[in-house]
Amino acid sequence: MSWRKEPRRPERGYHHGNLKEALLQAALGLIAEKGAAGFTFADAARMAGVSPAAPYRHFRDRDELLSSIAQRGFEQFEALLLQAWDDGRPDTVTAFERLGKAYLAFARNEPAFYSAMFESGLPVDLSPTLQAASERAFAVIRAAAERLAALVPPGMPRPPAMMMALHIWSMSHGVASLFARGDAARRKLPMSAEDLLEAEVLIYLRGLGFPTDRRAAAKDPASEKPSGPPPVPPAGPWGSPK
Amino acid sequence: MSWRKEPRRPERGYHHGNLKEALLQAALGLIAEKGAAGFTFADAARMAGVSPAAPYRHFRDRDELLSSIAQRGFEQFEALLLQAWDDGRPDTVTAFERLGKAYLAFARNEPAFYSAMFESGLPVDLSPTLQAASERAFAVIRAAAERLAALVPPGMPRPPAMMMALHIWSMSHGVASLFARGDAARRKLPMSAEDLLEAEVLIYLRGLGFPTDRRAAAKDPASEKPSGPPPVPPAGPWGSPK
DNA sequence: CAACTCATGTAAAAGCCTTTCACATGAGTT
DNA sequence: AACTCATGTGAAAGGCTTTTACATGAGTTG
Repeated sequence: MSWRKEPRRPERGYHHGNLKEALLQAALGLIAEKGAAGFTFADAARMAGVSPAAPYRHFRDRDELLSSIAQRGFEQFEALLLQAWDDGRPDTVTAFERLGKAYLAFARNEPAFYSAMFESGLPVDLSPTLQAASERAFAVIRAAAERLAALVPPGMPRPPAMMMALHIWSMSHGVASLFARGDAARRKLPMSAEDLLEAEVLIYLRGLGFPTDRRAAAKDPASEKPSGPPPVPPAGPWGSPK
Repeated sequence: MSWRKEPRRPERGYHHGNLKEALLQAALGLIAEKGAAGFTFADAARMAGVSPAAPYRHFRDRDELLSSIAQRGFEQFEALLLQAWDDGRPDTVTAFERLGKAYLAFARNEPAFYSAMFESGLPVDLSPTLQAASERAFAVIRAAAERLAALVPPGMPRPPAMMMALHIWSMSHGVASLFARGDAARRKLPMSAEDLLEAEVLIYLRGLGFPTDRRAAAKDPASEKPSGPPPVPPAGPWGSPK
């Protein structure tokens, strides 16, 4: 049975056709599987079915591939944060909390991107475009903090919006790094990372003077609804005051 | 001039005498210099003046050396935290804040240890003794949180002490990882990482119902001083309410 | 359509790292 | 003095990274 005339399958010839993309995908899979440190350039080439030297036609070196992935990661991250923030709907505080959750969700759902972005040891300023992408993602948090800062109840100390943004970033990053990663590096936790972060942000917001039970986001111009749900007694997410 | 009879200097012969320790020190230096990822077993051997195979008499492999360093790091970390906590003196809140600062100080002053402990990608449970060391360090924060929890003003929601401990840990770790590392991976900041964390912890504590201007840690049985310093107007560390 | 060109792949090789294995050394013990 | 065993050495296998010279063929051009 000689069916050597079967060029139906994309039997890649000398040229791959889309190697750059194939390498990025391969690397993404490898990083997810073995961590940013474990991933090798040669492996990615093998997985794409090319020689070990081929990738050098598309990336200066291994670091540049990693950097490309990190950059894509920041772009997706920014999109996710923007979506979570949803321009502060239904009210600023709620949306702000959603931002933290989104951070966690990203770390959990995209371990490879997260790893390349934050755990690969690449210098942030390796490439200007990488740094820019990173800053655009942070700008989303920054903008949200700006809106939140404007709502800090009168009479309360009002930290700069930038500082509030950094606070949320560090909380989210801390929880994500320590507890929300998919791999074996994460620690055991008596609760979900999401619950942990939610409580942390709620306490923080209360420290800024915000009422932390939902329907009470009264003065927030973003929550101009006809009528709110029935009030519930104030209680933190971890149970009632004992 | 034949002075070949000069065995004065510790002209190490066939046996090194203290290779294990020498390797640990060499590795520590290399990690501080080139990051946990950049450090190589062969380099450490070279630096200790032995063949590349020699280290295998003391460490199963590169990971075990890294793990040993991480373990020492956790031990020093625990000691530092204990000292910062100082059994809650002069008062629980002040001591609690000091704990966060100590976390930062460690990350900044011991980048090699910090790197091995948190950024090397080693699974926490690689060795039981490593995990135990890590848990002992965390136990310090945990114990402090326990004391703090007991002081949460009545009527305020009181999260479990464990959760408060995890909150402080994540804040400290987040700030340290993002902003307080010595190398090029850290981000620019419009303020010091210390100030950032201090403000973050203060707001958090206020969210728990603690008065956040120092001398007001009234009911704290740990602050039984003859008389406190003169009161100052309440203000956050970032300036006065505008 | 033939020739040309240039991006994209390959093969080969240098250099470094990790890890193993058989063997050497010498410190401590008997 | 003989023995033994922990500790080092040298050599080698197998990978990875990166460079260099060369091959291929897709797209362009006359």
